[in-house]
Amino acid sequence: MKLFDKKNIDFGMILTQHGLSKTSFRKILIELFYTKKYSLSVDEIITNLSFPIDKVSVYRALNAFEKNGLIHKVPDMANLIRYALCQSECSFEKHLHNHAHLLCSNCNETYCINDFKIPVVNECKGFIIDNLKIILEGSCVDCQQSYK
Amino acid sequence: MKLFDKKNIDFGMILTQHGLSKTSFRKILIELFYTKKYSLSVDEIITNLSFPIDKVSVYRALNAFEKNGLIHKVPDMANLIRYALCQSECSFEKHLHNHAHLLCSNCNETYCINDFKIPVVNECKGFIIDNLKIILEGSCVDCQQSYK
DNA sequence: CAATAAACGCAAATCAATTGCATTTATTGA
DNA sequence: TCAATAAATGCAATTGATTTGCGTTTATTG
Ligand SMILES: [Mn+2]
Ligand SMILES: [Mn+2]
Ligand SMILES: [Zn+2]
Ligand SMILES: [Zn+2]
Repeated sequence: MKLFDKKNIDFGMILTQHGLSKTSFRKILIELFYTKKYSLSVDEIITNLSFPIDKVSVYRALNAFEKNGLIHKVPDMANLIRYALCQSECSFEKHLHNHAHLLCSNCNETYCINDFKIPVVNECKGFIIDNLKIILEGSCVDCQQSYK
Repeated sequence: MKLFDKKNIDFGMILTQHGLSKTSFRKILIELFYTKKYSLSVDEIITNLSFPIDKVSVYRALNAFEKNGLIHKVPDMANLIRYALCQSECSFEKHLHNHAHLLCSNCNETYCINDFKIPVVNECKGFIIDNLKIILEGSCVDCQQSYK
């Protein structure tokens, strides 16, 4: 569970720091990412909002957030896209993701893991490697419970 | 380059061994996977054929091949699906892929690598892991050449 | 506060992939 | 080998996620 005190976080400031304009929807969207523990799909975002929002606006906001280094994409089991908060200092210029992801093959929930030891590879068969995508598929704790 | 003598490979037999019926198109399709070095997209498959084929038939054949352990999916940079020959002894019952993939971020070519040391993980934060997907993104040799 | 730029909502378009159905081809067993 | 049965194919239509165009609304700037 991600513990934080909303009073201590200025979501408008976070948007500004990432070069994003502060609209009421965007402030609520970034707050939603801080409130929810893990990744979100477009449909989950809409479900979690207390007001109607056009799906297109969600897509455009997510694309802007991603371009400016606030969130990053994670694929689910069906190769559909989910989004998760960037954990390190990402920005428009530098978008680094040196962490792996847990993906529950049952509920599609995604968990960013920072303490997974990522193998260091720079070269393989002449191929120059500049990014590793590591997805660990399995069962999340909740889904293990419900199988008992 | 994958070297093999077509005379020595009975593609019909390969289909039979995987529980797939032998149609003229399927024999050519499996031969194409053996001929081409790496992964193929649906469009690349159609381009490489000397006769017209309905895209739907390609999709259906690929789905059948995948279900029966002859090929497996690999995502490209845009999360579109490419297909590559299974390297180990896959079948309908057991579909194991303990290898990583190189993915060229320029040309989307995919290379299966069997000698990449995959970290062993069984558990992480209560999550039960039963499959690792490792994609090494970078530049293939051909694309490095064309940038010079 | 006015001028400018960006975001939003709605409708339509795009694009990969799937589905239904009639027809053709493959498999099977007498 | 041949008819009966099952599976694959072609074509048209559909699905579903995502994107685009455009007029309107909201935010930013000075
Ligand atoms: Mn992450
Ligand atoms: Mn492979
Ligand atoms: Zn789960
Ligand atoms: Zn390349």
